Amino acid sequence: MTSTPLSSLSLAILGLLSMQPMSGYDLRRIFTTTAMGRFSASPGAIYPALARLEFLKWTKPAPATSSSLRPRKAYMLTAAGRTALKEHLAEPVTREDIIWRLDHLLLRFSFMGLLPVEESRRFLLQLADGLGAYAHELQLQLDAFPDLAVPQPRLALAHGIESTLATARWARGAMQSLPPT
Amino acid sequence: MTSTPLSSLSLAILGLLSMQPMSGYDLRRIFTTTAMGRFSASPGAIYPALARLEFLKWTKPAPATSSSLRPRKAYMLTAAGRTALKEHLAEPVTREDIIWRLDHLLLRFSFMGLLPVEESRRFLLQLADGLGAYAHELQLQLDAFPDLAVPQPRLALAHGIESTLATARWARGAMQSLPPT
DNA sequence: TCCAACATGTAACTTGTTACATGATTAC
DNA sequence: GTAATCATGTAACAAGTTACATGTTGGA
Repeated sequence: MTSTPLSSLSLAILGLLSMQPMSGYDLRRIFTTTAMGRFSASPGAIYPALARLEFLKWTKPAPATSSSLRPRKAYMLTAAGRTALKEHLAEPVTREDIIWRLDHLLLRFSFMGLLPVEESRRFLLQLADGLGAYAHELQLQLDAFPDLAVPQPRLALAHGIESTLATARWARGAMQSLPPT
Repeated sequence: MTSTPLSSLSLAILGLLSMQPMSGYDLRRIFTTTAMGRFSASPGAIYPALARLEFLKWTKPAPATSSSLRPRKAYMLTAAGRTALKEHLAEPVTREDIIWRLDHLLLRFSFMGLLPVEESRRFLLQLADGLGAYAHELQLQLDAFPDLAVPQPRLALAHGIESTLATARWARGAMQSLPPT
């Protein structure tokens, strides 16, 4: 069984719900006021995503805490949801992830407290290696780059390399700061 | 008149066509084999995008160079297309761009050889300043970050800061390497 | 001749966007 | 009471994805 690919928004929602039950409005507030705000906050995205997760039986309504006429609809993870989240977090880091979905990888990492710390270490190692290999490829491309009349394309490519290396450095530093096993 | 927001794919196509006429297949080849590959290569994206650009009268079919039964459909920019591209490139760098569409900004920069070099300098200055301000905001968030039982969220936030600063450094370095006015 | 690679395109679907609608709650 | 804000949700649209369809061309 191949797992349904998880959008960044769904992953962010699952991860936040794994910490405590929340309503759609709570989630929106987090997305608009914190650094998690990289991940969309429009109601037209959040409420359908919550509905999809409930349909998958990965979330369920949390018991109402207030008894107003229209109680806030908070959701919590089901056991299946928690399992699906952990399985997604534990997936190997692919080259495609590194090139196309680095943001998603970082989001995954931010929730990896749910897994044993060795998983985080393994993840960071795969990430650092993959980033290093990718930076090397980009460097080869830069070396072979035709010398155009304008400097901007080379500079843009150089940014790709520097940014990739910066993330690789971060990954190695983060490994050091994880608690030892 | 507010300009139609330009998707990264449309921008990449316009920029490449500004250098030489190309067919959809040529574009796909560039996207799949070079570092520009960050910008989608599926035929289901490229051909509709080419059709949209032609509908806008920003591109037109280039004169056929071979006279086979089914000549490759190459496109070239129209004067209006070139103007639209230059106007898009010259737009100010917004905070939203920096947070949400950094890739798109770098793509814009890579085509800025079309404009006087002062525009590139202005762009890089705005970018470096905006990135610095954003990194500062993230640092404040990190300082105020609740001390959780797990280190991953703080580390992920730290990545955001380091990556932002790395790009700011690149922008300042790139400014130095532009030819003087 | 026939098969692989070239080249363009379409259909169904996914998931996001903005703008709007609607009702509940709270502050004044 | 009423206006602002809280909170959930929908509709129309945008632009990507994968998978498929179709015809062309060149080489063994």
